[in-house]
Amino acid sequence: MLELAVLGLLKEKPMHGYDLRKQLRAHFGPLANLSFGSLYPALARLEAAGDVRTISPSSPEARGQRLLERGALPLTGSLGGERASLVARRATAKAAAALGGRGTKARKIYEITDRGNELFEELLDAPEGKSDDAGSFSLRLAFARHLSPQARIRLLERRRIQLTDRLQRTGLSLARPDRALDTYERSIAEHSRETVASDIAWIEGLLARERRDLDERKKPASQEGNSPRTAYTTDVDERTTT
Amino acid sequence: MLELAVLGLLKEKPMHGYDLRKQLRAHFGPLANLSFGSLYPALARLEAAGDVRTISPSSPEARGQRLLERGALPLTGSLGGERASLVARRATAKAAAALGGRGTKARKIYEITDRGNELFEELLDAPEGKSDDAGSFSLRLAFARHLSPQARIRLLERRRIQLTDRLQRTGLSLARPDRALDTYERSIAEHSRETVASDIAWIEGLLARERRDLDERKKPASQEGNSPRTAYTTDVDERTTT
DNA sequence: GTCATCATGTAAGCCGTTACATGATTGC
DNA sequence: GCAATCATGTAACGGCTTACATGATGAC
Repeated sequence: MLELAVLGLLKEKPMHGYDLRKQLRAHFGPLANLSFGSLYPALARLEAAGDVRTISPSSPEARGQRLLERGALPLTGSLGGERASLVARRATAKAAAALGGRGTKARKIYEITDRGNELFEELLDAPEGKSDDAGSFSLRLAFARHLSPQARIRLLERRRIQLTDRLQRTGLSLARPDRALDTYERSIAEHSRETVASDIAWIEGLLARERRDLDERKKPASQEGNSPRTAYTTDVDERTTT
Repeated sequence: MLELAVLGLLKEKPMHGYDLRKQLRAHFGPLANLSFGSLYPALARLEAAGDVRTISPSSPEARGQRLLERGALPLTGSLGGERASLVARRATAKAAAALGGRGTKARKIYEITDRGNELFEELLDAPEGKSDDAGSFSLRLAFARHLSPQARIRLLERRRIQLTDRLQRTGLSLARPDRALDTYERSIAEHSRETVASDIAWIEGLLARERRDLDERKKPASQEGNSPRTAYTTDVDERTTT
């Protein structure tokens, strides 16, 4: 789940750990309290696995600039990329601070690799794995634009079923409880039922919209055949900023 | 948190582990998926600490009956309670099944001790400890009848503050997001805001009722002075089964 | 006879937190 | 000069899950 979030954020733009965490706090409820002791090792793991790579600290625009390294120290020129960036990082702490931004201790900026992109899609579309987990769902939904319309519908449907089940169970324990509920327990059960009901309505709204969109896209441009094989890789471009 | 739930359930009536878990599944959302690998060690810990004790398998009514043991094997009579019950358990598997109930493998029925009751109240009234944790709150609220009215209000107030904070943060990230939200992210944020708002309304309703109750109890019978010292131990008897 | 359910436990491992260690930069 | 913030990491520990081991009982 952590890896999914990290990859998803790095997909948008390269970042360093500290920054990554701020984004996490801001947007992803479940991972809002994630600690560095968790994040940094995760980044290290992902890097070791080749899903992300560090890039030399440079201003976001001039990505390919080697000015820094060349100005700071004489490069042998034939160093492997990894070694070069390592050396560069050590040598560039101050330069980076002056150039890039705020106070820093040789910050490492991570970038997602092709391999990482594959892993991301794999993780994103994989079923949640039993536990009801609201966090895992809302994380996936937050990245839903990277899923094919079909996969999005699957995700929402799975969630709808989970919630429907829960609603039923909650209803049962309110209707004929195996032991009497006191005021507080009853209040919790009732409020929980309402919340779940509201969640279901929300999901159903999203589902309805997905299905409508799917229909609309079929009708106007039914050209180029219906190639259902490419489902996962579709670069969905509908950032419907309504 | 687990210990709190276990003690709270055992406060109502003695139970064995398997049963305990069923109750947990039925009533306590957060602990609904608790596994035995977690529950049994917890029971063992609580027993070792003297917060619960096992009682010999007997029908709920005849608590003190020693008939079983005496009939099954010749007791030395001077065995320590622990040893005796251990031996008894081993020897009584079948008898217990016949007597007590359903199929069983020497089940151990746990009972809360005085020490356990103290621990329970301590745990119940202790502040949640930073993390927003909805589970911890609703667990406490489920046992709210064991708290003094004042402690209940404190619990609800703490929660209200947490939620108000969260509502504000959610509102901010919707109003001026540090990066544009897509349809899905926005939908999540909006739904989350609504849910939190509804939670706050719920809590405020509960708070209002608590304060009304407190007032009403002051007026009619303002006798026996206002002894605020005994707050925690008050045996609240208002199982308002409205 | 074998499957589901009841019942208790242990061991390995995952995933995360807290606490600690380090160090640069900015602002007071 | 000192605190706050930025920035990265390690080590120890905690709690819970999974998987495994064991065994009785009732139903089909």
